[in-house]
Amino acid sequence: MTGTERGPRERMVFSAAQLIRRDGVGATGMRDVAAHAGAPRGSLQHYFPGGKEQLVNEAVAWAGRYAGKRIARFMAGMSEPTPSGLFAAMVRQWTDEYETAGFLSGCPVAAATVDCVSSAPSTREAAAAAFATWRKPLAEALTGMGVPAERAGSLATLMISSLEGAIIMARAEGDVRPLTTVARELGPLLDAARES
Amino acid sequence: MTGTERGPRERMVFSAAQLIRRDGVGATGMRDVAAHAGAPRGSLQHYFPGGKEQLVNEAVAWAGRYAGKRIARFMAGMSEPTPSGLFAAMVRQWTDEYETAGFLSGCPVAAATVDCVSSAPSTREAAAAAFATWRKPLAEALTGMGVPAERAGSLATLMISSLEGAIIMARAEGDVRPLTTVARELGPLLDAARES
DNA sequence: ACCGCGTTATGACAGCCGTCATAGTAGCGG
DNA sequence: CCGCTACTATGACGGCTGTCATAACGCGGT
Repeated sequence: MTGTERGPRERMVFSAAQLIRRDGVGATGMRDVAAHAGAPRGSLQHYFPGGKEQLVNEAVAWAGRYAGKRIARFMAGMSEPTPSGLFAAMVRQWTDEYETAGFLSGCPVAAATVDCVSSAPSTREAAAAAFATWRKPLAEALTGMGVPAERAGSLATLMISSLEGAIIMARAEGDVRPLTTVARELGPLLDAARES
Repeated sequence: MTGTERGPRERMVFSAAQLIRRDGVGATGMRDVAAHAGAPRGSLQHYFPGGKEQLVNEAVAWAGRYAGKRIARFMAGMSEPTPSGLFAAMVRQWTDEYETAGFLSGCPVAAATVDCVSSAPSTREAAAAAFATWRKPLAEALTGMGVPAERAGSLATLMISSLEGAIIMARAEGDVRPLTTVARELGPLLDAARES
């Protein structure tokens, strides 16, 4: 979650994602986003003429790109990459945050999905696209580690689903145990999918 | 989701759960709940002096009890119960709803978690309790099918996490595929956990 | 008849929301 | 200096929110 100093527009998108993943879409106000980004309120309607919906959609898209890029970073950080190791790294990112910063925030894509799917079609599409840009590099990483192509997509879906659900349970319980449990139980299954 | 005709209080809790799982907590108003339940608006402050927070918490608790009871029903509906069959039944409940009624609604416990964890401590506790009353009978069902006790709890967490995550992905994509994928990929792992 | 109590009815309140309208500033090419 | 464009500033608007105050209703008990 590097907050590199870009233009005010990008900062607002980033701040929106931060606030959405903590408070949900409904409880995140436009004024809050501008304040959190240190940006003038008047810039909101200038950069996002589509209103809150556009801002939320861009925040969701940003989160999807971020998650996708992390996959490559996790792969690069492992000397001998394995599917279970990759999933453990994905999970560890969340346990690290929760142990250092508390269980304040979840996944912005999940938050937007829960809050907007049945009211804002464009946000639903943005969420679907975000999951796609997350799953694609994940599935490619799996195939690169020897997982058959027709299986990689399914396992990527399983990994993301389990992670998202474990994030929710961990926040509810105020404990990282669901996250570590999911990583431990799923590890062998993922590694066994490789054809060696 | 049987709407048995009980008293107005129970109807309001039920309606709250329905609206929350569709629109999220923030977008669900008290007036909406009363209208949806066909209950007088004045009854809200009478039955729920704790305000919206109490209503949300009771809706979450109701959902937890409902999910827990469903486990026994799924078990009773299978001639030869297996862990994979139980999970498939849990998933099928959602695919059936989505294919007949559309992807309008998700899990109310997940919605409350996403929307309230970082703002309402009591709702966080209610969500944790709901997950507990869901996981407990699930773990017991697993042990009853031959899964070692120390493993059953972990697998129950894995099953709920995967299901919750798959629900979110399915709603985002407008497709039941994440749900069916998770059931298919997780089935063998669950059955293999039995000591026969 | 009257009381008491659980329930309902209704209107008002302050507060926040997203959005819009309008005006203002800065910078730059001409 | 002008004019243009990009961006900022500010206040107002209607609408909705959760909550409260107040009063009325229905009805069994005595």
